[in-house]
Amino acid sequence: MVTRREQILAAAAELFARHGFHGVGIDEIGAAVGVSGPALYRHFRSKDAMLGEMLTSISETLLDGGQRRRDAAAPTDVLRELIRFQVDFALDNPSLITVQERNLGNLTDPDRRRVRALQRRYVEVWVRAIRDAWPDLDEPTARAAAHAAFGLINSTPHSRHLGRDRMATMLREMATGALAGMATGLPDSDLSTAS
Amino acid sequence: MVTRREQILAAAAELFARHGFHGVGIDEIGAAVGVSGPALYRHFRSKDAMLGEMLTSISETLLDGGQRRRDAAAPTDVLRELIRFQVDFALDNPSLITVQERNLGNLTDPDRRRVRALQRRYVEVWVRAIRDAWPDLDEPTARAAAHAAFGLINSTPHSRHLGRDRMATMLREMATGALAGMATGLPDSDLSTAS
DNA sequence: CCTCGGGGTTAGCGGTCGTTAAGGGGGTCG
DNA sequence: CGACCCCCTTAACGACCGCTAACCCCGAGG
Repeated sequence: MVTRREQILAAAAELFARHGFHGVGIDEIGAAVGVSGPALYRHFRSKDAMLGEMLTSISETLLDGGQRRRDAAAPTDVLRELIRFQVDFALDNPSLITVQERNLGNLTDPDRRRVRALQRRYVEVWVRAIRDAWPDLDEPTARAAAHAAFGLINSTPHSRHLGRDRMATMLREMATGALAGMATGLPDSDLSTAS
Repeated sequence: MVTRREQILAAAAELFARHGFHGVGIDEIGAAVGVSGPALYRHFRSKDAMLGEMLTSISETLLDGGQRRRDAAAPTDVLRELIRFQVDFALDNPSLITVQERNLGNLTDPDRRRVRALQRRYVEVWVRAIRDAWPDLDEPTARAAAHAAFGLINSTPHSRHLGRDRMATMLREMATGALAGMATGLPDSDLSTAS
């Protein structure tokens, strides 16, 4: 069963993704779920609270999924599984990904702190996995690499076109290649060693 | 010499990047350059026109730089040069990159058409270079790969920390690795062939 | 010296937005 | 049958925002 709250959050996510938080009015969100305007205040304390709950739940989902997969995978498979997880999430929830990337700055201060903390912990899961795969990599580089990998994988809302499976495969290959390229310090490498 | 217009655009870009187009008021932009509020209308027709000119000039800069480098490089070096160009631009203009990624949807319809057209041509430069490097790659895949590479490289505003040169090197390695990983179809590869 | 135009000021208008107020309709349970 | 509660409605308020109006300062050119 899908509660009214979830229905509203899904509609709001799509609108926020397309027009930005301040570019969407309460009335438009209401209209998107078939009610109009102030009815939303029966379900949320404020518009800020909608964004807060949206971003918090995304961050919790990512952190939880990341930890779960890390714990379930063989040590050599952790990074592979994290990549697969992030790719699947991004492809299945493009508007959530977009909102999380663009609208962190529109959160209330306490909400932003909460979300930031969750994000940091999720990034830490990645950093650990990266450094386990390449032990002589320093931590700041690993963190920057994790952010770059997110940028790659989360670029998916700006593409479409390719079809979910081909896209997933391609993103996994590119993320894998990106991390390998960084870790092995591609001299300036094989852009012409074609197949 | 830096004109008033450019000064205003730079300040506006930083504010738009941080708070989103609708999250920034005319008065704040004015305050950021030391004048207050409606003074900006001596230099721009409207707030929309600021964003329009900002995004148009970014797109023109990228397209022009991309074409220039393509024409100047040896065929086998084109992709390498494009990567280097995009990395440098992203690292040197983080707020412009952020605005271009987040605020395309806030443009006027004619402005958006203009910007979209320029962006499409820039992407085409990349697509051509990618397919020259791996001739048996189909065009949609190459285009999706280009977008993913942009996502990777443009993630730089969300990182910082690492220092411009290390960051540039790392992003080039990752972008190179990502494209190579896609083109050669990494089976599910060497995440453990450490250095 | 006077003019004049570029670039600035403050005041205010019209519209929009988030939010609250006030009220109503329809299931469910005692 | 009646009380209640959940969910919705429309009306309205206060704040804010983009933009215009009206006015001013000042440096350069005849």
